[in-house]
Amino acid sequence: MAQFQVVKGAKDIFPEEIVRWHYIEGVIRSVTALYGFSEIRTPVFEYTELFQRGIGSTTDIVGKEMFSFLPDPNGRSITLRPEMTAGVMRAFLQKYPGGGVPAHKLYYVADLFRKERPQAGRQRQFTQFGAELLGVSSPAAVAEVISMMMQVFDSLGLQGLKLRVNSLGDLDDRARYRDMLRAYLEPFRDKLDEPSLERFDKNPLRILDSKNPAVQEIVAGAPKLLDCIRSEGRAEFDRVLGYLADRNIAYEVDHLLVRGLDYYGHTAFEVVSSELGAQDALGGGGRYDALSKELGGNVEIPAVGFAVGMERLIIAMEKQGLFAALTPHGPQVFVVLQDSSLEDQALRISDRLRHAGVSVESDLAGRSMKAQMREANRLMAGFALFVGQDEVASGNYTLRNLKTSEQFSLSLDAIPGVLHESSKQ
RNA sequence: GUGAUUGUAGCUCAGCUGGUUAGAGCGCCAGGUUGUGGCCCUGGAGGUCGGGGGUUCGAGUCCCCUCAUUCACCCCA
Repeated sequence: MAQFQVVKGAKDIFPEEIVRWHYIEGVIRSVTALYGFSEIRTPVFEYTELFQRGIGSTTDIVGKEMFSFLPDPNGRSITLRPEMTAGVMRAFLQKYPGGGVPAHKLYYVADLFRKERPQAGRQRQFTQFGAELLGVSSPAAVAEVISMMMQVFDSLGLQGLKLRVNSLGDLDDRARYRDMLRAYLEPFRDKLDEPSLERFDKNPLRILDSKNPAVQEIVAGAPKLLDCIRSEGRAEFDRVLGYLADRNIAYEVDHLLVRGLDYYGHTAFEVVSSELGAQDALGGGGRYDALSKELGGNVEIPAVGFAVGMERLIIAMEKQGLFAALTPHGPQVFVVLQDSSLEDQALRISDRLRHAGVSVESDLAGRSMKAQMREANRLMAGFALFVGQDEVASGNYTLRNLKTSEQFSLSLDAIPGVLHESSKQ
């Protein structure tokens, strides 16, 4: 047992797995480019107040899940970012105090930190891919953002995802609905569970997405949030749905969908996968027009965005066998030494081949030829190049194709050409 | 924060109601082939049985504590 192990809720990613990340990130880069989104990177920490103001101090994230610390005794508290949206908005407002041009399209792949108990699909350090469209939040903009997210899933080959959408209306709509919901739930008070009762006073909307079957039954008959939304909000939501239908994006309106972060308003959405276990949300997002003012901006910057959990994406893809094609490939050539006295010769040859663009590996542990061949095989090298007394003396080296077991005797200069030919087949 | 679960070799795990030197498969190393891999055969290295305490003539096995893991709740990606 090792003395040290990774910090609880964190994870090491070794080369076998990193190829998956590279693959997914590649798809993300190409799809976001199709929609005109560019990458943004912001610091991993921000002043704590940014999240308190942005996400909302009553949310669980801010209330009990932040990694906060004082960089120096009299300094301001700093927090490892638990989400990206507040930081992106802060960066934007800092660079464009006047709001900039109407549509800024930004995406990110970033590490986030939340002090929760780890479980399947949940870590304390995790990664989200997300996008923020700043300056416009029209129905077309909302549809565009959802569309981009779905295209990423589609390009990765994911099947069976469910897109759920709902409208949270504006602040007035929600206030009116809150009263209605309380009035409806009042008679059921004695049947609600502990957490629901707590939410009854603090944030009754959250009772809607309870996992407790007993609560779900009660909630099923509750008035619908959508019915409380006044005509403009309703029309806007209908236009979003119209755009989605137009683009053949399957969705279902989920009246119980309420997002956990304070800054969301109007359209909110979520994508779930049945491959994920209890934590089944692959991604989610919505409109957050109110955030810019909340953070002290001079002007309101309408905005829409989403975030997708990369680790959850990988779990879902793994379950669907979508990484099968990602076979690692070994070096083109593995240099095999007859004995260690030829080491400097071998190094010279490796160097020459590498400068000719050939990937080369060799045994660095001074082992037997048999062990070297096994190593070449394990690494899945294409060829073995034998370096022995005869080769060094004659200048002609034995090159063995490890797939076909054919061997040739070649001069060093001829080798890159032969490898180039064989890689074309 | 709450509940449950698991913790034996590098990895995956076995170890019956407590009983002598703790096992298997895979992996690793070496040899069979003193210039040649993948298959096969032979041998070898490698374990404070998570840690501490207790019960017992005797504990991997029972009890307590502790640490870690995993899953679920809460909440979220």
